[in-house]
Amino acid sequence: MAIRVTIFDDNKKLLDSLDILIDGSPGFQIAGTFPNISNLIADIEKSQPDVILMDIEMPGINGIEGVKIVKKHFPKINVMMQTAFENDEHVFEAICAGASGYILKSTSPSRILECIVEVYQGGSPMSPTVARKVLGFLQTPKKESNQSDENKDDYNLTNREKEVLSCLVNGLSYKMIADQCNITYETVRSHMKKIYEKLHVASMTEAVAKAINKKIVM
Amino acid sequence: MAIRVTIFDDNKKLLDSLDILIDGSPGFQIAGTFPNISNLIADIEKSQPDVILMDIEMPGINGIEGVKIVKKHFPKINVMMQTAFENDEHVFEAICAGASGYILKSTSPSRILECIVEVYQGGSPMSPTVARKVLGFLQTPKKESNQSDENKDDYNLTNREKEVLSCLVNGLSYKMIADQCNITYETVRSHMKKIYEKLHVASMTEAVAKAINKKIVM
DNA sequence: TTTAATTTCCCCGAATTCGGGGATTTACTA
DNA sequence: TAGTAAATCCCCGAATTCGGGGAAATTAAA
Repeated sequence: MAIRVTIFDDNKKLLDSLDILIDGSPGFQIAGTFPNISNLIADIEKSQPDVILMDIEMPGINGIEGVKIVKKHFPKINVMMQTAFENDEHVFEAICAGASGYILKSTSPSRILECIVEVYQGGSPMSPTVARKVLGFLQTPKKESNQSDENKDDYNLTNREKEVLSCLVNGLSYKMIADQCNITYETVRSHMKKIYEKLHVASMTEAVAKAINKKIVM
Repeated sequence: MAIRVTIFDDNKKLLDSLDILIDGSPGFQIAGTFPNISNLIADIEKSQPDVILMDIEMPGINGIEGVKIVKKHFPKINVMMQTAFENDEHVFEAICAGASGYILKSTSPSRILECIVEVYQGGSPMSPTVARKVLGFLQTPKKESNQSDENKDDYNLTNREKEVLSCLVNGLSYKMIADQCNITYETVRSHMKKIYEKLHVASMTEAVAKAINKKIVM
């Protein structure tokens, strides 16, 4: 008896390749594929899946809402989330919403099939990074005294680097930062390179997002 | 540079086979093996491990206490728990104590090596069954928050625009966003222009900062 | 005192973003 | 049915950022 899988994903390319992968593997069967969850309940009733693969980032109603609806109407069906990013809140929300697994889109085809089986059997496959975040949610309410340790983890940015990063978060360009800090454009670039290195990022947007989310600057 | 692994396990047979497995695999190195944790701190200082494998069921001081001590004195070292049974309380306690991974003793040798790497890289490998239990801990405290009302101020962004903005916050370039959303580079640009107009900004960094601070995207 | 880290400045070429146009299709609505 | 909003795609030129180099002065630490 094959495991019936229904997929919700707005990325047509990915949807197609998953379709081929799953439907072409013995023991698996595609019950349905849908580019959005506008008709979620009807789609599920029609396709009768054992396992649902759901993209998190979807236009219109997103995957998080999707899981909530699924678990409300079909509590028995296990839903595995697929995402392009390991966004903290997404992970947390998806799990609270009732997701049973959480894998990245970059997961290898063979691993995806494994994960489907695991979910079907009542397990919860997660990428190790996601798993670490999940553990983090459980571990955080424990500690309060080691705030100094966390705040100390400001990625070892120097004062000047933090200043530059702060300017960046406020929307300034390199040229404007140079003006603001009374240094040359090239010096700003030097600092930026160091900041990228220390934050493990490669663009202004990533740096800004990390600076805000990790509360490196305020 | 090999990953240095130190093992604490009272089962001598298992300890030996793990020793042979790990020390005999390229990229791994046994830093030390100990049948109990009576001299935990000294043992760790002596062996200087990157990763610790710790059995939960040990005579005397058990593995849970062991993790607590390790994380208190060596917060940087990641500890992976090994257990014969998937006992609910053990899982929960170990995680709260600060364990970074939780695998069964029945795990295959190749998978054990994988898990060690994952833990070393900051991930949290767990058996699917353990993972499901962990999710259970998070799913039970269902909280009804009224955050949705505040987030209504989404600057009249369309779904597509929010999607693009979300990608931006995750550090994607125009090209990557185009790929992700299955649209062309030029369409991304069109959306970006609209986003800038609606958010009253003029650069990626400003858009990202506003998106995060105003909670336009999750 | 020698090393290491910080802060400063410069160049080049490639890649990316920005501003300001224009255009088409679809879908909803007045 | 005409009009509007959304989503899609295209071009040009200017401005900006990125990666990978190098280098010098100051300061802190070993």
